[in-house]
Amino acid sequence: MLLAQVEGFLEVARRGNVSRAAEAMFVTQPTLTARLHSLERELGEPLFARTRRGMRLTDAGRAFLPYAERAMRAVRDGRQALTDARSASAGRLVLGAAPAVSTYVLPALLQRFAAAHPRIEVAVRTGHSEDVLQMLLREEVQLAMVRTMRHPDIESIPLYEEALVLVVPPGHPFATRSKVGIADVASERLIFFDRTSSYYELTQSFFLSLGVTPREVMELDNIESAKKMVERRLGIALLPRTAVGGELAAKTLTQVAVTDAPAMSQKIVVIRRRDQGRPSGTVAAFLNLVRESDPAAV
Amino acid sequence: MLLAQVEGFLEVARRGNVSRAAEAMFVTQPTLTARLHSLERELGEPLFARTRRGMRLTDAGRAFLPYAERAMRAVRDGRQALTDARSASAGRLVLGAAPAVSTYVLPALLQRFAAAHPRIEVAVRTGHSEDVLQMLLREEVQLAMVRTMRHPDIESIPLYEEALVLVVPPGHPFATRSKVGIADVASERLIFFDRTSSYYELTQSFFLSLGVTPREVMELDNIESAKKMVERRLGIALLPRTAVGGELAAKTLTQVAVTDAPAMSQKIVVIRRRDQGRPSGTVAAFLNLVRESDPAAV
DNA sequence: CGTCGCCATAGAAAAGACCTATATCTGGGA
DNA sequence: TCCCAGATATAGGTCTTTTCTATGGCGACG
Repeated sequence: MLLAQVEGFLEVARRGNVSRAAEAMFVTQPTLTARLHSLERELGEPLFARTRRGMRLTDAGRAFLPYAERAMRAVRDGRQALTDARSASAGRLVLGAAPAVSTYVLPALLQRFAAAHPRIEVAVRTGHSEDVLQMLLREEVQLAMVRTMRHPDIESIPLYEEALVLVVPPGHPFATRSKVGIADVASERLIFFDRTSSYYELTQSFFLSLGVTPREVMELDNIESAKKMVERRLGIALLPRTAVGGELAAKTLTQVAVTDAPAMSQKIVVIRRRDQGRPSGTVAAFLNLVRESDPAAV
Repeated sequence: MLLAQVEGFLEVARRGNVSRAAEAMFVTQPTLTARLHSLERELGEPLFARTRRGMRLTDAGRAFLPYAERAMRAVRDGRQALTDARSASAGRLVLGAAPAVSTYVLPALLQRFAAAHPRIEVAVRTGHSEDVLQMLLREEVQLAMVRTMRHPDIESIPLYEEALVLVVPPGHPFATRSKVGIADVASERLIFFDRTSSYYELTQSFFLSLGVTPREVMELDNIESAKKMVERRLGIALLPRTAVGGELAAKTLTQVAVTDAPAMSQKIVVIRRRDQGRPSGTVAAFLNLVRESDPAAV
């Protein structure tokens, strides 16, 4: 069955006249007649009663009419959806993100994205980097923003480098010292967050590599709580730079440079299934936005 | 665009494998590959990402998928609707009927019809025969049951002959008389119904043709009220035989034969647009039922 | 390192869609 | 009565498209 046949059926049904309908469809009258005949043959039933005055729908034709319209509409809408997707003017984008990215980096990014593409619907799913990777592999998300990961089926695009910085409450002895050594840090009460997160491993291995055992620690399962603990002078913490921008500006937290320690940081990337071909539509639009931004500059 | 292409797209999307999908669709793999290519060319976008393992949907493909499904479903449902209509197992039937038919004859007919075709939806529109004819010509109804009418664009199928009978209340002097003459009738109080109806004209012309002027008359606009008037001994009436079956059986009215009058009756027919081809589906089913019944035997 | 399982491509044969021109039917005017 | 206007149906030829068989190319898996 050709869509052209269904379309011809609708046009003739509307006009009651093959010749006019043919003209409107830019084909000759015998062509359209043939389309109708072959459609009727395929459906096994006359759809039109031929009269001197033209074509009238039979009961069968009337019964088929709404379905024909529905089918044409579906195809037309499908084409439109593709056009929208191509121009990234509409559609749906499902992102995965690690918690620190989703909370501190994505909001500004999505604000810009939504302004540029108001008809794109965005969904975000959050989880630890490993979990988000699984979502990507199961195609539950189209893109994911996580720390650098290796997997044969994915490709990565660098997003930004996230540094861990030492933050202390204002008035803390460290706050006025020009330089703080790693040994000084280890002797303070330290606040960690989320033992299951990669940040936890990163900071732990950092201390271990220096042969330093951190003093009493407190562990929270999210960054926001960890910041509050530092503000309440319960300890000091190594936190992602992007997560404390607001507090540093408001001076409710103070950043302290650790002089004798290597820079601690991890690379945040956007990952994508390698087998999806070239990015298109909403995905390409988001990647473009990401490339022309500095997401850490929030 | 061919429906076969859309169907192929769906099948491949489901199975992720051209060869299997081709097998399932009883075509060769190159054929199906060609269908996909030509669909992608027409839509201007790759719908699949080709991998070593098979075919995966691209974002564009995913965007198009629901529309493709909708289109196929519409066509499938349309075919089913035609099959249903052909076997008259489902569908819709819109009938027009004159008031006397709709009230006294149709119920029993439709009861049988509904029992035989439970999935057919029936609608009835009522009006005087002339109005119902107009509905038929405007295609607001598919069939109409009215008194015999002539019109070049319709054809008639005899339904039954409806006699007008004289009814009197029980205990009325006529009730016990073996024979009543027309002159006797004219001297009674007569109750007519609905001046705009054909029954009214029929009874009037009947008396006029006999040179008899009926005595005081009372006129109601519906048969049901007329029957009640007779029951309350306000007069006697000539009413359609089919309309008084219940009252005669319940003996709340008595039929009296008029010996010296010609039979008064009109033919009730089913009319149908002549240009609709052979009756099919629900219409044919109803006509069959009508033909094998005696609608007046209610 | 061959073999298997994918999809893509080539080329020929078949199908069929489209066009032009013509046929058929019917109703309405001259 | 004849003929024309206006409707759909049909015929025949051209050309496009679809479909098949056979083969190529590329990874993955033993």
